[in-house]
Amino acid sequence: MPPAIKITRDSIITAATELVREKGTDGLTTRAVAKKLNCSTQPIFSNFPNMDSLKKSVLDKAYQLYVERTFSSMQSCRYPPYKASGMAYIEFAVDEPELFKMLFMRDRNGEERIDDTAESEMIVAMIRERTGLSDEQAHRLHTELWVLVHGLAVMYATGFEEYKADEASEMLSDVYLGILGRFQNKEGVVE
Amino acid sequence: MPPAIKITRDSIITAATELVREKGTDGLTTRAVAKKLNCSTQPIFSNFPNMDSLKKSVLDKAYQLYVERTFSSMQSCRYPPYKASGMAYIEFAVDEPELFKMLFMRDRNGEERIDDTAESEMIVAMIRERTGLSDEQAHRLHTELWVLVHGLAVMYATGFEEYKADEASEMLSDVYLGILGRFQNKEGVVE
DNA sequence: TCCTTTATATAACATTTGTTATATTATAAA
DNA sequence: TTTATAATATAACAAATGTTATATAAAGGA
Repeated sequence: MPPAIKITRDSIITAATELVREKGTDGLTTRAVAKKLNCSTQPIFSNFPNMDSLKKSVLDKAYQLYVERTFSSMQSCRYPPYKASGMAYIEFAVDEPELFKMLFMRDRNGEERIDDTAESEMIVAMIRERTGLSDEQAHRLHTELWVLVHGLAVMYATGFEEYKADEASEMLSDVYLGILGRFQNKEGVVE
Repeated sequence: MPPAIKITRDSIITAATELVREKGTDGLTTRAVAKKLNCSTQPIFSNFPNMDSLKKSVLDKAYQLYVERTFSSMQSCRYPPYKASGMAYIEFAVDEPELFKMLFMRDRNGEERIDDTAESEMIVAMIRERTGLSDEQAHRLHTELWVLVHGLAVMYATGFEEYKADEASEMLSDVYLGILGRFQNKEGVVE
């Protein structure tokens, strides 16, 4: 019989994720993970075929952390639900910039596009219901807000801009209400 | 007298910039530059104290390329001038994703913030003049549009979304006109 | 108690990278 | 023609990294 397992697959993923949090993707190396676990590099390779595989697991773990955070952030409901999801995304970028970069700023040029139409349709339906916009208008409102939220989040994650919660919140409102007003009433706009 | 100079400082920067364009920042290595110039790695180190210095020069060169592109893009004026600058930023992200990443998606957390108030004030003044908004409103309009443009550009640069010129253009208009309408006339918006 | 199994440790290897030491060689002044 | 100068080439070094070969040792079954 072999010795009992001391280093689990899960502990490796956790340590690796912690490393990315602290030092970014480049900080994720075999020896750094081993050091954090107080072990040699061997357990990594008996649990994962190679580092890319571990990196993939860290990506999944990071996304799980993001979902959990978003969920609990929505619970505390400082904002109406739709806005809350945007603010949660932004706050994730602020609090976990390295995980954010890994998850949402990675190069997807090789990857196949993920199909999020189902989720997207749900949100659009909700917007339609609340605002009386057409399907196309609701879709556009959602897309444009999402781009704004992403832009802000990226700025904060990269340290391009300093995060101020009320500023971010105001921007979302400005744009939301602006587009909404425009779609609900196309009059009253000069040029 | 020493032999004539074959490898100029400028040719090194050009080769290095080309490398970043093709393979991203990680593709910028001593040996890759040397190979592109058909020379050894030595000329690099007689022209630059180290690779970080060359990387800095590439950053400057990339910014220069961006400015030139933006300028000539503004000349062809497919859009009104203010919108044209946003579209030029976006198109730079589409056509030169690696240079865009290097310039506008790099980690600025260590860097000191650049002071762009002068330039920003000019733009804000222009907006104020054209729209009759207050200084604060014009400033907010500009900031929010800029965030949107940045968000779109980042999406395209990372391959998160496929670029379609008319879609991007419509988004800018929606948000611009939406915010503008909201600021010019606060009535007419439900909830 | 001994033995088999395998988790982990140790150590080594290949590769890549920045950087430097040394050798070579083209150039123009002497 | 000779020679000093410095631009470039060659080669080597050290460090970091992924990965693999080998050694060690723990744990329960025989």
